[in-house]
Amino acid sequence: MQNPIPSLNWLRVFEAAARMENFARAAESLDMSTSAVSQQIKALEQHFGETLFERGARSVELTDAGYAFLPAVHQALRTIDETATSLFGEQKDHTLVLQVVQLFATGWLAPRLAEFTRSHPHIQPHLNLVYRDQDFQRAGAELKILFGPVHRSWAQCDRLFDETIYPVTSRDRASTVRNVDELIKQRLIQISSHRINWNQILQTAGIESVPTRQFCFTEDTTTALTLAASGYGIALARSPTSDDLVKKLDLKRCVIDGLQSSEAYYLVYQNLESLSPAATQFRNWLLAQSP
Amino acid sequence: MQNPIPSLNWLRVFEAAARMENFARAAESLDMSTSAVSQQIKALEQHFGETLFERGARSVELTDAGYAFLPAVHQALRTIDETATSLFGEQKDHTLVLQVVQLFATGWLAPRLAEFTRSHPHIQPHLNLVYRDQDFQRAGAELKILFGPVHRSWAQCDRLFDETIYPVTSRDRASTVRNVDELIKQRLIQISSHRINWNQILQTAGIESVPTRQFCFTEDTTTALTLAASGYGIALARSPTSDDLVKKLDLKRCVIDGLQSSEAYYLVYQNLESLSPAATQFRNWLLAQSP
DNA sequence: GCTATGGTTTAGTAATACTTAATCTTAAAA
DNA sequence: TTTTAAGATTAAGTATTACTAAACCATAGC
Repeated sequence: MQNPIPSLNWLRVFEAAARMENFARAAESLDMSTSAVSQQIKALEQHFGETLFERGARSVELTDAGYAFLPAVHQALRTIDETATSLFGEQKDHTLVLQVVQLFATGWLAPRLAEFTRSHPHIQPHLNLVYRDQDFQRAGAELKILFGPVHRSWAQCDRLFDETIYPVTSRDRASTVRNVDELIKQRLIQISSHRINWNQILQTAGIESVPTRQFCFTEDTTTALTLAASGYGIALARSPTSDDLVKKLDLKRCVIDGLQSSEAYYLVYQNLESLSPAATQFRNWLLAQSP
Repeated sequence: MQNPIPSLNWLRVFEAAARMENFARAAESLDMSTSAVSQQIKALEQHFGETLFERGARSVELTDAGYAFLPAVHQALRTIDETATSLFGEQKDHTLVLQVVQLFATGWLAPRLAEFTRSHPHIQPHLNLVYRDQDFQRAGAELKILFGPVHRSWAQCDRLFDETIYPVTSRDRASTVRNVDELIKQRLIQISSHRINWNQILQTAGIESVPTRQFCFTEDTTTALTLAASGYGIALARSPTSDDLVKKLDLKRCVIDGLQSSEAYYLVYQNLESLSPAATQFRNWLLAQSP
């Protein structure tokens, strides 16, 4: 099935018809004739080679296949409609699009966003997650929360949080790893895309290089910490963004002093004057949160 | 914006064009002309009254609005395509549609489904959640996991788990509630849709009636337990399905003996012989899990 | 046995999507 | 600098698809 569905418009009709289990009412709600609904459903069925409705004399009923298909279609259309409405509809001025690096969004922003929404109920935030810094080169959003150092392409920015990096591992292993010599015998979990990494950490402790086979590479902090929690090795935690995760996974800090990273999270924007009211309110709130 | 998007087919084009930021390549991938892509995008933009692409001489670039819109569209189309493919595509025989009551799905099945998939990697399960028993009247799925007692409309079924119900509350409150007299002074959190409820529980302890104002009504077990955890009152936990939640919320059992509910979870199907291979394998696995 | 309701079919029409060809703009090559 | 090629747009004509109206069919309820 190269292209799973030739015409997405069929789905609008299917969704309404399936939800109501009644072609006539579905037709009415879509402002078209019953006949059209019948034809579109038939087209969909023919394309799938599967009956979606069991036809009675003057009633239709979903088949198992139809019933199984409905939730996904319903959810997808809802997503599209709601996003379109909030981005392009009447209340688009109350929509605030944020582009946020994944760890900051899940580790810091998400738990506090409810608080922001409580005090600004009319602003509807859209969180667009980004997983790698490169994704930020192009267009994006009025406000972005990025991970520093400051880049020349950033027009204006506010420093939000400094980030402290420190090694963590499972509770039992942490008690045995008491100094750097012990540490470098362990498997070190490295995150490929990070600028600050084991090499920098170890340098501050006077270690110049570690054999590559010591390292294990992963893509993101969540995976790295989960690996560490399962006793696989030592990972680097990032405070404050991974604090909750560290606590939840019951990870313990290794004795070696954490290093004050030269990096930080920044709020980046084009220029302060041209920010929308919603964006300004969010910025004020955010700055009030940072220490 | 009554109907947010007149033609969903525009979105196919938008998604490809936005993802590649190149109309020509998008056109190629969709097997149509560049001109068509250009026109469809224009139609979408006109409808929204918003520019989605910034036009260069021989290049296009997403605007902030376009960039904000892309993830939702991308995700929605993915959902639709993947669902359609797995339900109606070549490998539909390896798809297993399950219809499961919400609490069982999240409290018992989800944590164990990985194990099933590990031993049956070719079977792709679809979990359709259901929130109220009434939703089960009609069509649904080859296999359903329902909450008993056995209903006459069930053709065939296997008893999976008995359910034990017992009162729980926050740790500090549990220590003070040591007998039934104390218990009925507390606020009792009731779940509207459940057949087995406080009235039955209290009857076994010899209490005939409790003033209605004692009760607080909610819709589902998760909400009820969360309320209890916050010190709001006493809720009814259901073992084994809410075990994880009880532990996570640090809820404690009240001293009154739990009652062995007359209800249980059942696996329901039309008839054993006509089950698909995937369904049979799932049934075998499931029965092996139940005590 | 009517009657009204709901779905289907068919045929014709309206809407729209798509293609081709001409045009424009500019980055890169000559 | 001119040439070339790539990529986007526009306009006009054509093909496709979607929709409606009207006739038709089956049955639940009176």
